[in-house]
Amino acid sequence: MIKQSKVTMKNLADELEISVSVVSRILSGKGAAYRISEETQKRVQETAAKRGFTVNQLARGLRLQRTHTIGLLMPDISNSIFSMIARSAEKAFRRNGYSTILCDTANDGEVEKQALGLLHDRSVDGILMAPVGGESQYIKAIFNHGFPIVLVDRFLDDLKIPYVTSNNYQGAYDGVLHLIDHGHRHIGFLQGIPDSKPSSERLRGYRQALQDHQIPFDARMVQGGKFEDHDGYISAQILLNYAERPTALFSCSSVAALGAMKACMEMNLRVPEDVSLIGFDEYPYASLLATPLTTIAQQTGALGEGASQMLLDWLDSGNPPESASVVLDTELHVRASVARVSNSEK
Amino acid sequence: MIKQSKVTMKNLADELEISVSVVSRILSGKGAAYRISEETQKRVQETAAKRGFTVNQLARGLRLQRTHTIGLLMPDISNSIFSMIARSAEKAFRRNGYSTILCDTANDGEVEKQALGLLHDRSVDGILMAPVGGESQYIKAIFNHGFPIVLVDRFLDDLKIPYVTSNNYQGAYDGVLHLIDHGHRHIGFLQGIPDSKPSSERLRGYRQALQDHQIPFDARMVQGGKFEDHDGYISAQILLNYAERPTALFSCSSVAALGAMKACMEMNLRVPEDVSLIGFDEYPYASLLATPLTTIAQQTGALGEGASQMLLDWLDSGNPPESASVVLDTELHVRASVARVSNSEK
DNA sequence: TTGTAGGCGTTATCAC
DNA sequence: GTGATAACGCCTACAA
Repeated sequence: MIKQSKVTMKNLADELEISVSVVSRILSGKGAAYRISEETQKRVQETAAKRGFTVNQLARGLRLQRTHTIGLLMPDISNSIFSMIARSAEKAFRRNGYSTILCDTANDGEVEKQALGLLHDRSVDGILMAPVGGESQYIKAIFNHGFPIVLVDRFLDDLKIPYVTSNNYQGAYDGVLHLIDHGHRHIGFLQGIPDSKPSSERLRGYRQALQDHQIPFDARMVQGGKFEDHDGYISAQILLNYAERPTALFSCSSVAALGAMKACMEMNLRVPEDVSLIGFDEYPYASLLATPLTTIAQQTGALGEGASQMLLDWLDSGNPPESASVVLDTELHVRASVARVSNSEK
Repeated sequence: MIKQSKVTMKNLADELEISVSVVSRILSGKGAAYRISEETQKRVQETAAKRGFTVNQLARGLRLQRTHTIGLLMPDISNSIFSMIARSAEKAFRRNGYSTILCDTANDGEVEKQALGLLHDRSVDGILMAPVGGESQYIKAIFNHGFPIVLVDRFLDDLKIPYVTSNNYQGAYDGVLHLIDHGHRHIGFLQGIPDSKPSSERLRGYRQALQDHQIPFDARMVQGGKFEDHDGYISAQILLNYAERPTALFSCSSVAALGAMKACMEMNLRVPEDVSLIGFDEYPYASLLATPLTTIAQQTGALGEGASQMLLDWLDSGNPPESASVVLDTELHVRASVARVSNSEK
């Protein structure tokens, strides 16, 4: 068999001795609309199939100014919460005919900025992202241009950019309350990226819970700055070396809580007898740990699905979502890492 | 400021009253080669910057027949081994000017097939993938067309498709040997997807280790069929309910091992006193488990980096890699989930 | 040193 | 019912 040249519409048209327009119309499902004869339709479809024709999405995108491509920006896809989000988003996109361009920003604002530019150059139709943190002029500019963008997990303050996230404030409040109910008054706080909403909102919940129980806030009790296990490990060491050692640690991520657990182990502190521990994010194997970890579970699946659906609706309808935000409840999963504070401690 | 129309090369050319070709040449760094006057170069670059021009990669790709896009197919990105691979591959690609189109095939051959077609339609320059399993005519066809494709973790038998993987046979052999050395002779095997190389090679290592120690192979001892935790959970229940209960379980993935651990817990079997357990893949928090899990660690980072580099080299040079395969060593991490078999058991 | 024109593969518009 | 033709934005042989 002779090596076929690439099969294009022009190609098929020549072979069938008809014009490209007809081929295009038939192959993009508009045969009926143009009342093209049954016969030609059949002929075209058959040879297209035989030759293994598929449309060139590049050319199509260029012509239509619509690529059916979505940019997905995640701060760290090795973190299970983001890999879950990525998984469900990519699936939803694909099912709706969109391809996903992935960028892992590694929690780096500079990378995020570049990635945003890159996605623009590739003419994506929309963007789903968990921003690195704080303020981003770029993101706002994109949104202000009317470009479809929705945020997931993390979001930004002052604009109406649609987002789906968890009720971080309430979740943290509940968790800290759980600790307070167990008699803890010295509670360390392992924060995530400080100017990210999840971290700042959780801190707000922490402070409110303290205040509601007449426990003074001590800035020294707030440590760390990433949602990573090693960060939790280091921060826990700092906190647990204080002369007045905290009796409990509240962590903004489950992986940081695991890091803290490791620190405790190395410092010969028992969890929960010596230190109680609680972590945001569910952790699938929490119950298999030496001390099963009490967690504040997010609805991970709903985060990814909700956000991607919001974006798809936007792309579909051409209009941004009515209600710009969805906030999902969290759930406290009580396991064994929180104990009543012993009497020997104040 | 008046709303600008989209800024294109033509656009800039009109504004500067020069031709598009000059603009194109300058903006694609060929100013010097064409000996374009310093002045025009400067003028063009400045207004391009001022207007925020960036090239339309769609048009560029269409013209150049090269998109600087790579397809990344992963069977399950929520599995940490694949999210690690995805992370390092995406990073390597981006650093080299390539964007990554992600497809999570969910271990489904049908999805894989569709995804492959989709990537073709999008004119990706190359593909990095961990195939779902067994035989795939599509993958072979792609490779036989000379299209740049490299496999990672999982690979295929009979063709010279380049791949990077771990020494699954040796790793499994080492692990089973470790069990045998501790007196185990009834060893259950929790397999992954049976016709995937990692699973079949690990099974081969298991069988060889048994044979080398005069332990008869019993097909009933092989259970399961996915690399997932629930699959390990179910399979462990089956194995541990045998009249002649295995004294040890070898799992083809660490998550399946965790599932098995959960099954043990629910059946009131202690690990390792009643059942020894070993899992392929490192698990970052293995040491924090109630019973720290003994594992066979893969060089996860090297897998992703090696494979993506191999593909990048191919794209760069235009030629497939000299040596079609890289096989990385594994390492046995002895923790506490394997015990000497007690005398009461045969 | 700069400009012109054709084409990458598709689709929409208008004409027949 | 079908066919030319232009255009999407870019690059490059060929001309000047």
